Amino acid sequence: MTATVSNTVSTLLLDWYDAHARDLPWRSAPGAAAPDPYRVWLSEVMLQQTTTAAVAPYFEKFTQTWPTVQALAAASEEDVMAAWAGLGYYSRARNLVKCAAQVAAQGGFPETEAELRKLPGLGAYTAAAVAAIAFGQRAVVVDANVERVVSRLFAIREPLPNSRPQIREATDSITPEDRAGDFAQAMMDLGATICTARDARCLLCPLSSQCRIRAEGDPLELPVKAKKKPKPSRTGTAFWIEREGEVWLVKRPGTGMLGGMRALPDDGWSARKDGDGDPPVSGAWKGAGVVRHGFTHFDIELGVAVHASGAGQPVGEGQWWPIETIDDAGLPTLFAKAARLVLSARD
DNA sequence: AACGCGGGGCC
DNA sequence: GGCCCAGCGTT
Repeated sequence: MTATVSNTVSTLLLDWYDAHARDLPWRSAPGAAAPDPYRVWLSEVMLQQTTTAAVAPYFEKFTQTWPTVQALAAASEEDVMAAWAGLGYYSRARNLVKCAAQVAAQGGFPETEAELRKLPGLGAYTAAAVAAIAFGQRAVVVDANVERVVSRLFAIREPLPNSRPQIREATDSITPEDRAGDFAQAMMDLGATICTARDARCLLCPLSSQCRIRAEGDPLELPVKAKKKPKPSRTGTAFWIEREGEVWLVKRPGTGMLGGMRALPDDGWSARKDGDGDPPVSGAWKGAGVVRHGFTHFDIELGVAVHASGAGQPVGEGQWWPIETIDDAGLPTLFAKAARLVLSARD
């Protein structure tokens, strides 16, 4: 693509963005002063593989509770994990705490893409996005929206993920020196509202005159994606052990599935195997029902067993948690569903 | 390079 | 029920 056409693309897109930018909580107006790096970083981490609609209430809660990176750095990891509960991909929350500590110790965020890339939880995408959006640097920002828009704009027919180097090169060729942050956000807005996965509203698209796939064929054919493996289905059991208005909660190991999160004890199910059915304390158990839940790489049908008599002290680490405040325990969604099942049966 | 890792929204 | 989403870290 020639420099003239590249310039045309960025100009068309930025003009469109000035008129049609989405109003999102972590954004400043197009062309306005750069937003607070803390808010940019926090939002970008939350937005990793997560929709804007899901992020918005979490972003509000986090910025109200911890208005600065110093405040977040001073928080306990336990509180941050609980506040993150329900948003998913919990390694992000663990890295968020680590990153906040490093940044606070350094007196602020580094301003270059290369330095940002070294921080925990910042990969190629997030380092580029923060450099461009918060610090006005030219960086090549490629997320799933950009992959789709650029695949169509350049008619890249090679399937993802093999096409990534080509997509990156093409994105580089249209990224402007000035307003790279607005350009990146404009590409994402275009991908979210016009050039979407299920639709290509070309009549509304500012880039339609430059779009190769529109000239050559059907935009919805791109990007081609490699087919994914089938998901296994697992079964397991979670155990509701109650004593004097409190329920026994454990803390899951720091790495792996739902790492570091509070949870109900379970019978050892995982993506690799079903649970063995063995409860953590002896006694009479009564089935409360089943909850179904889909993870990224497997589905689970989780039976919920309730200890039918007054429980003794369960074996292992854990804590008694007041049932009245179970919503504050920070249970990930699977276990929140199990708790709701038990408690709803009492109404 | 491939895999593990959440959850909700949409059709 | 399948696909998708402002990806990263590990192996």
